[in-house]
Amino acid sequence: MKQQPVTLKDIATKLGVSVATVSRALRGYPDIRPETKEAVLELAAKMRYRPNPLAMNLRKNQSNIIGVMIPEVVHHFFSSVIKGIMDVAEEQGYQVMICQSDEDYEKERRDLGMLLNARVDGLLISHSNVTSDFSHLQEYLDLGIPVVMYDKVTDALDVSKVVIDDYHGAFQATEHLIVQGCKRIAHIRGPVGVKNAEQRLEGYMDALRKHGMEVDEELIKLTVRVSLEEGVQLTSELLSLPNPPDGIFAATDLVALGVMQLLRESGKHIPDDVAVIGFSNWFVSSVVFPPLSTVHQPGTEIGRTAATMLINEIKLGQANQKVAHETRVLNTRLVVRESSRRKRY
Amino acid sequence: MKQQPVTLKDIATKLGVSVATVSRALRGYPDIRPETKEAVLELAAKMRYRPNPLAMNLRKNQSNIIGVMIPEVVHHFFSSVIKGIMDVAEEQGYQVMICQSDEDYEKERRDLGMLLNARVDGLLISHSNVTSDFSHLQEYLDLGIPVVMYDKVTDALDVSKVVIDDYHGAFQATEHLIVQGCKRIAHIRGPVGVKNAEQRLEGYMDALRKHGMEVDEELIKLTVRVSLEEGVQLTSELLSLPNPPDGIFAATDLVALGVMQLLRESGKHIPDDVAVIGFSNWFVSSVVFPPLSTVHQPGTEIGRTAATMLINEIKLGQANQKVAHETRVLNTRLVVRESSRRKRY
DNA sequence: ATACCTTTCGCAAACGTTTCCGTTATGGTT
DNA sequence: AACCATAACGGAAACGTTTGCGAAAGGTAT
Repeated sequence: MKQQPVTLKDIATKLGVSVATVSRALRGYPDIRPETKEAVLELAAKMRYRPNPLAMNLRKNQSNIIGVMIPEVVHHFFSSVIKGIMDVAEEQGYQVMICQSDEDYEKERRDLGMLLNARVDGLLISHSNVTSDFSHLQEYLDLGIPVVMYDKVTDALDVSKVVIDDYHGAFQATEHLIVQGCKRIAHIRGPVGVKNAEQRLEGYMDALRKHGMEVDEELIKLTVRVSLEEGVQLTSELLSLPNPPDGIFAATDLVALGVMQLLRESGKHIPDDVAVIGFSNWFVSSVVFPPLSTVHQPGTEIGRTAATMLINEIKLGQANQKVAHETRVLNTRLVVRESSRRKRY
Repeated sequence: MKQQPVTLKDIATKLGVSVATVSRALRGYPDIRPETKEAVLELAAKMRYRPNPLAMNLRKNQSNIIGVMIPEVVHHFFSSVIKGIMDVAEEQGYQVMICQSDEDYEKERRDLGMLLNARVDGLLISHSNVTSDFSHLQEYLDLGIPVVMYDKVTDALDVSKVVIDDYHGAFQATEHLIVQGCKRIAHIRGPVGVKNAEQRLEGYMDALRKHGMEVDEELIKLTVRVSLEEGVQLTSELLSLPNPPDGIFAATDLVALGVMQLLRESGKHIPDDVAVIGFSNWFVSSVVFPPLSTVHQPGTEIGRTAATMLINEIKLGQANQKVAHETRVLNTRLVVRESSRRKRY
């Protein structure tokens, strides 16, 4: 019943030539008479010949697969990144193999091993929030497999990276709140040690300083799991301060949603009592009420450039050429919506 | 610089045995003296041997890859499905290769060809909203490659399917609105010809009939792209009716968001003036205000069962056993939130 | 002693390609 | 007539595995 896929040999015997000839004809190599080439191409099409990638790749010692390590798949930002990666991978004839760490270091380690087993030609990785040891990545570098880190990156490794300008995005967000007239601006920050979080904190603080406002430690709250619930909890702590804030910059849209939720329950008006701004520009930010101001993080763009850089390094490596690592910083964009718009013109 | 990966031969020569022996030792086959097996395993571990899947699969004539065709990756429901698929694939030692159609028939067709080239062992597909010709799938069946359809399915093909109980979910949603005291319930439906949409319409109508309410064609609005904008537009049409509805059942949460948006702009109170319920239970439904009632669609579960069924069929096929196709229907669950809760107890 | 069995291993083919190298046939040049 | 260049193709090895078959070695029963 199950018909076997047609191979080069099938075509060769049916045409009375050798497999070598068929291969060359199909690949467009010289040393083939135009008529035979014609005949081969025609028969191949008629027989619906599909080259077996397993055999091709085995022969060429490459898999044409790029591995992708991602913290979570069910996440607006990361799924955007995946889309970007998939788009350029398809353009360039690569397949992608995705693994998610679930923010679990051990799983990240295991999956990286799997990808290594699968003989990926290169790796794109955004490490988990709890990753601090990068020896599992060192294995790739030892084997000469190109690695590009995106979004969550580390200084500990000499590889190419693509990140967004967290510092500048946070700076803009904070400055925007200042311009809107906020006098006491709180920041709910991400985990200690995660570079994005540190950068956003820096941007927040520098914006305050630039405008002659002092940094009040009381107004800086720490989140570890970066969850909506923490947003709720920490906002209630902020509100019970003797001198509560009139503006809140949350490390992420999800946290900002928690902030807004508690503000609403507390009867505070957004943005007049407390202005709110998030970070990421998830889809949900645009449909929530009031619409949430945020900093746009170009997910698809990150995926696209990371994949492009990786494939470039792969090809350079295959050509035995020297690769120079670079770090690309993508721009963020301030998205002002109702949650922070106090001044109407 | 770039060290070559270690092969069976490397181990064999270093141990003074043949590759065959090494292979059998590693695979745990009999006919191997315990001591040699020990030695092989030890050396393999020390040399960090990793079997080359390309060679293995070429030999076995299988890829250990399952293809996944999905309309959109950046979509809460579908990314949940992907997560479910990835989980069981990993458990079972399969790799997944994902393609997205972007609701474009030609791209779906092209990508299915790509997956065929990649020699996938099986296919999971949720077809695009515009797919009506299934000849591209027939190719898979002719080659004996198992196919399992999920979510978006067709009666035209004799394959296994896993869907949710759209009819019952819609029935429950509508009945819920009735119980909450709605007298005129509108339905914003999905595209004609898409099975889920038809089923939800059926459930809606049957619920009305069961409670002695007549089906008013004026209250049934058609959406083609199933977008938020259409939700806005169609709701405004509904409100300008001489006898406007006091309850709206939207085909999807996204549409429901549009409904809520226009209701808010029109100064209507939700749920007292108009109760709203959606379908899908996206994350956003829980954080919007008022929280949106909806019908939970178990995305991860769909992915898990679809993948499990597919891998089962793959293994049966490899063992030359007969496979019986089945259609699994997963239960939905009514999620009642503020957008439809009128009666307080 | 022969015959036979069991254990343990090696040989070699096979999976479908690519590619180096060699071979034939043809035509052209001395 | 002898030689050589070229075009067009075939042979065969190689990529790293798996696996059927056979072989050597040792043991046991006759």
